[in-house]
Amino acid sequence: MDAQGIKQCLEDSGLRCTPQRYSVMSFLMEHAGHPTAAEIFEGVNRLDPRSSRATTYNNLRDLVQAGLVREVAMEGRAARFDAKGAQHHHFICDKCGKVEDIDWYTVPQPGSESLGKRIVRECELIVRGLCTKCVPRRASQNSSRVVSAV
Amino acid sequence: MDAQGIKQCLEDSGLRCTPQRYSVMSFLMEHAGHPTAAEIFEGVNRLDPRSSRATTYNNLRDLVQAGLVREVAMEGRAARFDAKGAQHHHFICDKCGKVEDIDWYTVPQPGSESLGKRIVRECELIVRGLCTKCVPRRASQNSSRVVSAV
DNA sequence: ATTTCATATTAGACATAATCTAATTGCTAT
DNA sequence: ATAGCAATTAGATTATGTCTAATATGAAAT
Repeated sequence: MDAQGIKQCLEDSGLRCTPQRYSVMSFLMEHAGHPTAAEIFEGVNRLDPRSSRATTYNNLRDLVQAGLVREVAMEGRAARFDAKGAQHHHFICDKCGKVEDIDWYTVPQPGSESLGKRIVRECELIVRGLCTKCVPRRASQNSSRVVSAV
Repeated sequence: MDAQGIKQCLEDSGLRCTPQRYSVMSFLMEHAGHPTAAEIFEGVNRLDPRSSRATTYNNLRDLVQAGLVREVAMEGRAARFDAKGAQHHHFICDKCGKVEDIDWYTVPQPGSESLGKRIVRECELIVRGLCTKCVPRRASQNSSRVVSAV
């Protein structure tokens, strides 16, 4: 997406396209590897204008609230962020913490009869296990590849 | 589950049944409301013997590793814990942060052909939105109850 | 019962992640 | 130009979780 497109995108969501906010959004679109807030802060500050840590957090919060960015909370580690493109879920490696997009699986939506009075905004599937790099050589083909989904 | 059952349960997982560890496990089984580590620490210390904060965290980590307890990471808030009973997923309220068990929905497991060399340990569905207490009066019956699952 | 040794516990220091504050700057509309 | 609101900033602060080094405990061997 070009600069104009990002600007449009932000403004359609009611957010001003400030240089710092633009940088965060742009960085997230170019780096699909689910960076942490600290990585984003570092990344955008390699360019001008410099942004503060508070602003990076503020802008991430605004972008998440606007629904343009997804935040993935991690057990014991810093949260990770990604620009919402095509809808997808996440695979999180138990060992190295890497987050991979899952586009090879879809979750059928719960029937509304089971939701009671709740308002559902979003469903996310988190699949946990070992990524291809962390799988021990001989294990990838054996029976431990079991899914314990409900 | 009675005291003997909890002891058995811990030992079957290779964990010694120490008073502090027993307290944590017992507390989690009696309090299904997904307490935070701080709440668990407070809760078990209303009884004897007293446990330290470090021990509470150590024991939670051990119990999670042993697969007896589930940790649910929260965006911007403290992680929450629950004893794994029957398998279930979680509904997290955007507004009040309450975590509710979802037992009214099942996730079909991904076909193994789509997993590549990954080893999948667990699939968890996180449904986000507004819980029944946080739903505005007039909104509960309207069209905003849309599920945006992939 | 005593010794031995790995495991568990403890208090508090430390590390990290994220938020808050108060002052300042920069848009935007008039 | 200027008024008023939104955004930014540096740094302090809070919240959450981890580490360290000393001590205690429990189980097995003797």
